Amino acid sequence: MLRHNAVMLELAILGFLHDVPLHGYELRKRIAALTGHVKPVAESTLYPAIKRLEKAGLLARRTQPGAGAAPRHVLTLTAEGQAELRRRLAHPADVDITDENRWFTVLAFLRHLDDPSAQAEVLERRMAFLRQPSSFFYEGDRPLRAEEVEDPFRRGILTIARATSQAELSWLRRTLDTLRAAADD
Amino acid sequence: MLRHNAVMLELAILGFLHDVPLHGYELRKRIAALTGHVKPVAESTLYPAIKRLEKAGLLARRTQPGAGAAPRHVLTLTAEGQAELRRRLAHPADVDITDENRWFTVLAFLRHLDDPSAQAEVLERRMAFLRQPSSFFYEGDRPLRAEEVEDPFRRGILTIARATSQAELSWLRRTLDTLRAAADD
DNA sequence: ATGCAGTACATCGTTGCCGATGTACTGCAT
DNA sequence: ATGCAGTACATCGGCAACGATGTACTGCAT
Repeated sequence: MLRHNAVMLELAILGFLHDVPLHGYELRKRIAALTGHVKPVAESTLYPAIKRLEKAGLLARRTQPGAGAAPRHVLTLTAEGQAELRRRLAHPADVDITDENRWFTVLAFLRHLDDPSAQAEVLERRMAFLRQPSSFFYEGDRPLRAEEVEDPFRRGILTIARATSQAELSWLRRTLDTLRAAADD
Repeated sequence: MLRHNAVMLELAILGFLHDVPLHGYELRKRIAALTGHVKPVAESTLYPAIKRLEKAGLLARRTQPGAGAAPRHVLTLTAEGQAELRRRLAHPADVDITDENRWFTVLAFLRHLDDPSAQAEVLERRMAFLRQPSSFFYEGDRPLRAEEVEDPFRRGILTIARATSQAELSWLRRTLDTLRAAADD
């Protein structure tokens, strides 16, 4: 029964550690670079998250002298941690597909899922979501188009959302073509 | 010391009730239409939020017989509630500017801030955020451009983010022009 | 006749979020 | 000499998130 924000933070931790062992402070800087301009992560959220993952056996910790400070706890992904990362990347929750912030986090580490067809499957879920004609504003059950909304701010939402959607769909189509070509080898 | 998600949910409640009194269940459907396709709101989150706002004197409740169900609690914005809505719209927290989900919620109700120059001020904060050259990936301190990233998925993030940014900036410029013209009358 | 879906609200318990605060060390600026 | 910024981690407490569950009524399908 994991909370949703937690899932994404943990995914980022597992994803960064897949490449290279890092200590918490460095991890924090990388997460800040990745998503911090949109939504900063508090230290008091990160360190407990690390502990959770360690307790679950996904991370191992070894202590090193700090560079002019408290000793560092260098974190490494365990074999279970790598397996869990792949599981989470291959089967993200629906919110991770629909919420752009979470989706970007998934994308940032999707390369760790080394099977191209598994990667394609995830992209296809996003594509299916973007294709369904959901709006922000309705008249009864009918979704309103930007042109039908008088409020300029609400109109802006629809205009921006449509532009994003189109840009992303065209990227998805291009990338899926490449992935399918790679899977055919 | 209000939590961030709470802020946005409460803003949506205040915003919807500004137009017309609604009961909780109807409120829930409207919030689901507005943001539910991205991130659904649980009932057990909405009802306590309503209680918080009522306790703070921002909402008044009167009971009506339900349509084939439990009695409805029709909610109305108090004068304080209207003032609070305007305050929150005029001075959103930084996260409400930077996080697209929260930003869209602000936009959805920004018309309730009837002063065009106050509206323009909020849009300008978003513009300033979009203009600063922040990336998701860095080489040292230097933000990487899409072309410099080999990972196709990370490249996608940058491609999509750039397209969104450009679409939104052009909308912001157009809308700010209109608002400034309105403020000059 | 039974049950399922919709309407309408409520509470409980677990868990995560995060600001505040603390500890401890280095190095640079004033 | 004092302090501030950076490095590096930890804990505490209040509060919000939300799944699970309950209550209670209507109406339609099987």
